[in-house]
Amino acid sequence: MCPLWLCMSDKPLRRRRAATLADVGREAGVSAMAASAVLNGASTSTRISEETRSRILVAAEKLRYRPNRMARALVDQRMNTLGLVGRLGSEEPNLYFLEVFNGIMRAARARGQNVTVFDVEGWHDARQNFSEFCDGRIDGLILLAPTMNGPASEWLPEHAPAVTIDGNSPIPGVPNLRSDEEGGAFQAVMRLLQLGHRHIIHVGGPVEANGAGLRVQGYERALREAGVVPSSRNVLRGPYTSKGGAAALESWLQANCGESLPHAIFAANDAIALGCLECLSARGIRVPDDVSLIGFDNNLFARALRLSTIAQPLGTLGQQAVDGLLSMIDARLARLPEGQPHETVLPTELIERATAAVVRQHKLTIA
Amino acid sequence: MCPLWLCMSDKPLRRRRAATLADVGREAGVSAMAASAVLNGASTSTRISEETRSRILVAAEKLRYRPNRMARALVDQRMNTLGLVGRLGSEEPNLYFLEVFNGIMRAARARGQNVTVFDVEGWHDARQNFSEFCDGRIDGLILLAPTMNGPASEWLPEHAPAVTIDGNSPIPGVPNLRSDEEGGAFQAVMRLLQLGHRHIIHVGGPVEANGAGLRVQGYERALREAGVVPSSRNVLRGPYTSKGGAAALESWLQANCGESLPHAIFAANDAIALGCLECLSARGIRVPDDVSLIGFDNNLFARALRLSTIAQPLGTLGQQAVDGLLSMIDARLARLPEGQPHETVLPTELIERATAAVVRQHKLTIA
DNA sequence: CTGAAAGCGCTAACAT
DNA sequence: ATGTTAGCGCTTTCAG
Repeated sequence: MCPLWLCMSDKPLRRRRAATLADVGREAGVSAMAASAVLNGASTSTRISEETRSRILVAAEKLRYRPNRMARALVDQRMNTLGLVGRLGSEEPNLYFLEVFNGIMRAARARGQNVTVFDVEGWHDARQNFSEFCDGRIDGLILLAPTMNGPASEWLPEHAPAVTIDGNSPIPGVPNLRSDEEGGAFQAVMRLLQLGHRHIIHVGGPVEANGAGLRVQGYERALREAGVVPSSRNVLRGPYTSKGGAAALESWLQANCGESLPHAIFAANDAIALGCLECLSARGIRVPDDVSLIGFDNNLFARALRLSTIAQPLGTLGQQAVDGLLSMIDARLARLPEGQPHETVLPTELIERATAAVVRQHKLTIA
Repeated sequence: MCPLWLCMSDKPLRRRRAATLADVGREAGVSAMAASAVLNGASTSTRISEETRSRILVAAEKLRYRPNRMARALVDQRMNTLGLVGRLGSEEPNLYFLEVFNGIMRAARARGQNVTVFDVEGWHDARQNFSEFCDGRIDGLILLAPTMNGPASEWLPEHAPAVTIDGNSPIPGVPNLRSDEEGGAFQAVMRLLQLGHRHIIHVGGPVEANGAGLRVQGYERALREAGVVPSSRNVLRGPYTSKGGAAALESWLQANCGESLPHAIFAANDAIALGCLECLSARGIRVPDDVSLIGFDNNLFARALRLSTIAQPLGTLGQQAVDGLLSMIDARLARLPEGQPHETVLPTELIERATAAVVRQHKLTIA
């Protein structure tokens, strides 16, 4: 019986260094450059004779040679790795992250890139981390739903190309990708209006969130186009969570006790919609028989609960971010011209499921 | 109006190379080593005078010097980056991945490590990718729910430390972390038995999945301990998805039409449980009034739908994987001794919510 | 066709 | 207290 540390020092347990080009060259009786030319297709015009080539191949196989990417990166200043910065941890698991991430991974793999993830606690504190992120290990950065302000030059290293997805406020020179939130909200409310609803309230997202503001605007535009005057009393704002949605709706209902129940609710995202669903069902109000409900995001819940909602092309957002970032990197471009805010807006889609129906005919007041 | 490519070649748009130690040294009028000693705390015993030190600091600030991690990694053979290999994309968004990932990211950040994610299509095809993953860019690998067979030496580079989470079959020398699936299943079924249920069916996972087999075993052990003889006719196996669960249950119900409805269902995971829920509600069978249901995983859905379930400590699994892997890396250890399968089993927890209740008193047959 | 030399940015050891 | 030299593993000139 040997103590653990002794076992650990046994031969097969210790880490052996990986074979290098020099090792392969030595084994094959040629120089390291010849091996490099054969094994890593170095752009040397020099051709290697068939005979040496196969000797090198055999030696490499025998030594299980694998190129060292670090060394190569040092030479050609390219890691073929993209950095993704986002807030992973939150109260509720971040489904939004998961879907965008999926699109990013798919596109990255298709283009031979790896992705390393930087999880930040909060965006403001993250400012000082950026130069650390851009220390050569990645070729460019995708910022996922950042809420940074101030010019990029203050916190983004000058040599680091970057794109944002759902950036909260425009960052000069950094292209942004987002979906058409105003248009999506418009679609949703338009549909409710078509179904005969007039008294539509909006359980919105946080006031700090730019996108939440756009959804409010879309809501109001649809109302106005249908000849309904929007009232700020019908717009509630709160966090993008189910708890937040439930709380916001509940306190609004309490404040408006005795008045007539709204015909429909447009929720700023699916989490909020879920909260509304819980709040309503706790009060015995049926969806969509008594009130209709449309959410935003088309996340996992929306699909499972058959929630009518607006789909954002989250995967596509991620994929286009990768493509855009790579074209900047390939053009060795750290910033886009600052002329106009360079923004790409992707269309949303109305997904009709089971929570939006024709307006109720019966009278209902808030209990 | 200049064409785009011309704009692109403008001064502020081109990527400037980041300043190096040599640049800083030149600016400060000292050697690069002095700069290294001051800025990156190189372990040189040499002390720098206060005066040069501040000159260097000033120069670094002016040039916005940032150490290049690639170069340093080349020297000390350490990237401080962990690789995570898993199947991200599947039919349904991978909540399991998300939670483990969260634990991994948290632990990694606490220990100053980065994480790069390698998304594989399928584990079998991934075999040839491993040597590419271990090309120096990461110090060790976490394999998430791999279904590899054969000794690690065949596909894992000899110098690469690795751990698995929920490995399907033991890999000699590679430590595995998992939760107590047999015990969790036992807990769930035991609770159903305590509630008076006798006729309990199990909608299980795929036969290829080792963990699904363990859940069946726990189910059967609980039954036997309560004096109920398990019948293979009460165990259905299918994919770990809601569709799969719904389909499996539905066809079982059709096959057993006219017989008495089971008292309770133990589902092998929450997705399956969700499928069961859908199947039952489509048939007008109420949960838990008519049949009780317990799932497994405690995922987002379970929490939202108030599903009684078994919680796996997914975040902890990820965190412990990071810790274990780092201790192997720090010990410069690529494999653990092959004596006994090195496995860490974490306890599960029964989460009681709204889908498991006392057994029904009324008679019910399958329609 | 192949080898030698230089250098990517950094650090360790050894000079001054 | 500071500079010099060498080398991590690889690639690209440039000579043979």
